[in-house]
Order: sequence, then C-alpha cells, then structure tokens
Amino acid sequence: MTRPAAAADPVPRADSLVPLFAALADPTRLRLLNLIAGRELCVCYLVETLRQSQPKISRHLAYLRKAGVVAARREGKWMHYRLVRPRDPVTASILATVLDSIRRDPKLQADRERLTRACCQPNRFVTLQRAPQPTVL
Amino acid sequence: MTRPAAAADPVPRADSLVPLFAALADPTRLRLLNLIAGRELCVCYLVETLRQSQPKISRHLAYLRKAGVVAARREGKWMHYRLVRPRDPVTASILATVLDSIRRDPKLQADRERLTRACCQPNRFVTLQRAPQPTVL
DNA sequence: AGAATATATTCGCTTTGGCGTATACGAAGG
DNA sequence: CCTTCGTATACGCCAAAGCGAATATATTCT
Repeated sequence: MTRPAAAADPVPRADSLVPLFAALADPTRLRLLNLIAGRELCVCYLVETLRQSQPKISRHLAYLRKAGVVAARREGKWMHYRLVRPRDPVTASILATVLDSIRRDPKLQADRERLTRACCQPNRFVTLQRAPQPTVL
Repeated sequence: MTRPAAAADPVPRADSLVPLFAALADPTRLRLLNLIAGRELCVCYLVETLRQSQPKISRHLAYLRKAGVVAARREGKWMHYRLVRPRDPVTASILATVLDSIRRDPKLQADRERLTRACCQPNRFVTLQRAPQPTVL
C-alpha cells in the first residue's frame, strides 16, 4: 500500500488542464519555472536574478503553488521552491516540452547565467549576503 | 523559394508561448478544439453540438483565431474553421499532446459523438437545415 | 523583549476575460 | 430592393489577474 486509494487519474480531464495552462500563460512565471527547473531555489535568488520586486515574485510563486506546479519548503527564514513532479503523464509531457523549449530562449539563458553568477558570488549581491545555496536535484 | 524569407523561428521564445497557453486556458475553447481537430467545421455545428449561444461560440473562435490556433474560411454564409498547423515544433508538440489527451475525456468524447449525430442527421436539428457537411482533412 | 531579515499578504487601481443581450455585417433568396 | 440567414462584433456588467505600495507574518539575532 505504498500508493493508497488516492492514486490520481492518469488521464486528466480537459477541465483539469485549464489551471495548468493559466499558470503557464505569463512571462514572469515562465522565467521563474526556467530558473527553478532542476534545482531547489531560495526566493531571494529569484528576486535578484529577475530583478523584479519581491512581492511580485512572491505572488507569482503563490500562483504557481496553487496551480500545483511548484512546492515550497521552509528553512528558517528562507523559502525554497522546487518543481512538483506531475501526477499524470499529460501534464508531465507538456511541462517537459515547455521547459525544454524555453531553455533555448536567449533571454532565459541569460537568466540562468545570471543565476549562476549570483550563486557563485552571493556576497557581491547585497540581498544575498547569507542566502543558502541552491540544491541541485 | 517555396518558403521565402519569412520562415518562422523553429524555436519559439518563451513570450511567444504565452498567447498559446492563454488560448488553451479555457474549457469552452478546449471543447471547440476537440471538435475542430481533424476536420474543417462549420460554426453552426459547433453551436449545435456544444449547446452554447452563438455569440459565445463565435467569440471563443475569434480568440483562437487571434492566437493563431485556428483559421477560418468563408463559403457563402457559412464560416468553416480548421486547425492551423503550427509553424514551430514546440507549439505543434504541445497542441498534439493536448488534443490527444482531451480526446479521452468522457465529456469531450460525448461532444464528438453528438457532433457525429448532428452531421449524419442534420435535418433533425432546426439550426442545421441546410448547413454544409464538415470536410475531413 | 526588541530589532532585523526573508517572505507573504493586503489594498487600491487598472486591465483583461467571459457572459448575455443587442446589434451590425455579409451573402443569398424572394 | 428587402428580407432572411449565418456569423461577427459592440455594449454593459462582473469577476479575475497583474501591478506597486504598504503592511503583516515568521524566524533569527542581540
């Protein structure tokens, strides 16, 4: 009984895809997903990397969380966000396609490079003085 | 020069995916795409099959048209809608995954069955008296 | 306890989206 | 022509989304 009775339907209904598409229909959220993909990341890195206001980032993360696309973990003052592995193969396939596609967008490549720089030299960023390093998954 | 200079970028930018996801983030539009997939279809069949008001159907079709997901062709009084083959493989992959997925939603299966019935016996529906038959692509 | 820090939430505003209703438009038929 | 038919668009309304600014909450540090 590793999987109790609550095994979700592997074939999603059309209506259950609607919140997923709504979550993906925003450029800032795509940028966030691009950065979160592959590692568990602290919010402060997202704020620093995207150079957007902290409430804006936080709101979009909340949106993604409510859509079930990402999950959060608290570690002291810091919140770490990570991708959620989708329950059904359709959602997984769509997400994988999107993430793999946007990786090649030069703008989002620049985002990731900027994140890498922030991770390597967090002390050069005032807002990242004692931020915890991301955890590659 | 069958394909002039305007060959679109095969790798879409993240921002260009946003309108696609916005177009897919609505249950009525998913139902429309489910019916349009595979054939060129007259609006009146969509109105009859989904049992929604004609302006509502027309507005969602206009939304899909502006998003570049469907295209329309006029034949006398009738407008025929069909899927647009996406220019880039990412959009094509996402659309194919979605369409293949929602086919298995019982509710959308019922939609297609209802459409089939309407096509076979158009005279039984007041609104379809002289409607042109769909064209399988 | 109180200050500082990291993040989340609220508020007020503007924009967008979806709906029903009414109306406009284009083509065909009398 | 004038009507009818099929479809599209405009209007008014309401709900939802996105934003900046301000504030709340939770945790740590002193």
